[in-house]
Amino acid sequence: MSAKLTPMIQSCILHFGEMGSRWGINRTVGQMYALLVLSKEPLCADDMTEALGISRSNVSMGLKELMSWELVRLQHRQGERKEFYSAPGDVWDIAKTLIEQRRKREMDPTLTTLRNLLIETPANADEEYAQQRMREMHELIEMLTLWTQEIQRLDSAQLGKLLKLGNSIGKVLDMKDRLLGGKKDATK
Amino acid sequence: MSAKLTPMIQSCILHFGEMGSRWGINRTVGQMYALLVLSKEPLCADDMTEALGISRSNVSMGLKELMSWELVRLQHRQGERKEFYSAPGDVWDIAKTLIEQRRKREMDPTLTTLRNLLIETPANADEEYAQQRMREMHELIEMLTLWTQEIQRLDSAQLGKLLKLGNSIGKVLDMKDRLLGGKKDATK
DNA sequence: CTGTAATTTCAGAATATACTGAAATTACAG
DNA sequence: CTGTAATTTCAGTATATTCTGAAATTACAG
Repeated sequence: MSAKLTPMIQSCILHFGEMGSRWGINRTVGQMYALLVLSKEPLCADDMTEALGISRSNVSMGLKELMSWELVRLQHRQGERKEFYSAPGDVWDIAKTLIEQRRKREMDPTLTTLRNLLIETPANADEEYAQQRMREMHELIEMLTLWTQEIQRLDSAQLGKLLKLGNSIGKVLDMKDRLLGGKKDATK
Repeated sequence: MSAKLTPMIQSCILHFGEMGSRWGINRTVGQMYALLVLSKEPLCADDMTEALGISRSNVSMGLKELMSWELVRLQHRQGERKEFYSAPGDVWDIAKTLIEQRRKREMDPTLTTLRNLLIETPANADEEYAQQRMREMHELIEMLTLWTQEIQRLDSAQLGKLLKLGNSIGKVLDMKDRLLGGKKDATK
């Protein structure tokens, strides 16, 4: 990593590089994204090459990756071929995109796999037990999927509200019981 | 992968192996965990060696990893040195553990890093802007942290209820506004 | 204690992933 | 169109991760 970046910004970029590599995303791509998020102005590939001290072709591949995650926006300037990239201005939007993409890449395929295995007839007691566990996993993942889809519908103000509600989940459940309970839950 | 496993169970194990490798966890460890979850009876290391067709030492390292995630329970049998491992019987417990561990490994260090960078005095306009983005990230991650901590307090029945609430987040927010709103939100 | 059946460790090999420079391709200003 | 400034691709290399077998260690039944 060379040029221009101040120690503060460097530290942040390095940290997100490390974190990135704990997700599917690799270190360099993590760094690239941190760089974009922290930059007020859109950057071109050469800017990133210089700031991170990596090869131009590596930047190109990284950008491709980020584009496939829909995490960056591509911009052009009047009368220039060069492409400039930027991250969404709102961190909530970024979070929403991450949630959505991870759902697509991790949950959807898993749901499909589980569903396919669950329609088979168990051949023995082991398979019967295994299917039971798979059913539970399927149920759980399906509910998480539902949540993530609902979240996509919220704008960042609402998302903020929802998250702030977090420190009182108990209260939310109480509310639900008071308001909606006694209808479907009358069974219990 | 050799012996005993039926095609159905194998498929599931292979799938979670692939998924595992998209998380921090590697393919083999993912397979090991799927195997444990799908097995009614606790398994010993040799069972896993045979079922997955990997070396004994690899199993040993994988188990160490799973132990560090607190995802497996260790059991002994009367008068036997051999150790047997099993996964929690409730998928919600597994999910809770995963959430908790990922918080510790990803969110906590990030919060620390961000906090340290935020107490510095910005040296120029770029740093000022960067700090603003860091502040937003910090706020978001802190709220997520709060949620994950609340979730730890719920038992699986409550967790199920909460998740089922997911398909009506809008309603939850409305409720909140009706019941609690007008106090702090009177500002708006 | 002792012997042994188990687990763990670890150096080196195998594999997978990430990175580079050079060549190919593309986009567009003129 | 054409020339060129840009991006992309890709084969080869570098790096990092995972896996193995052999040796060291550990736990405990007897």
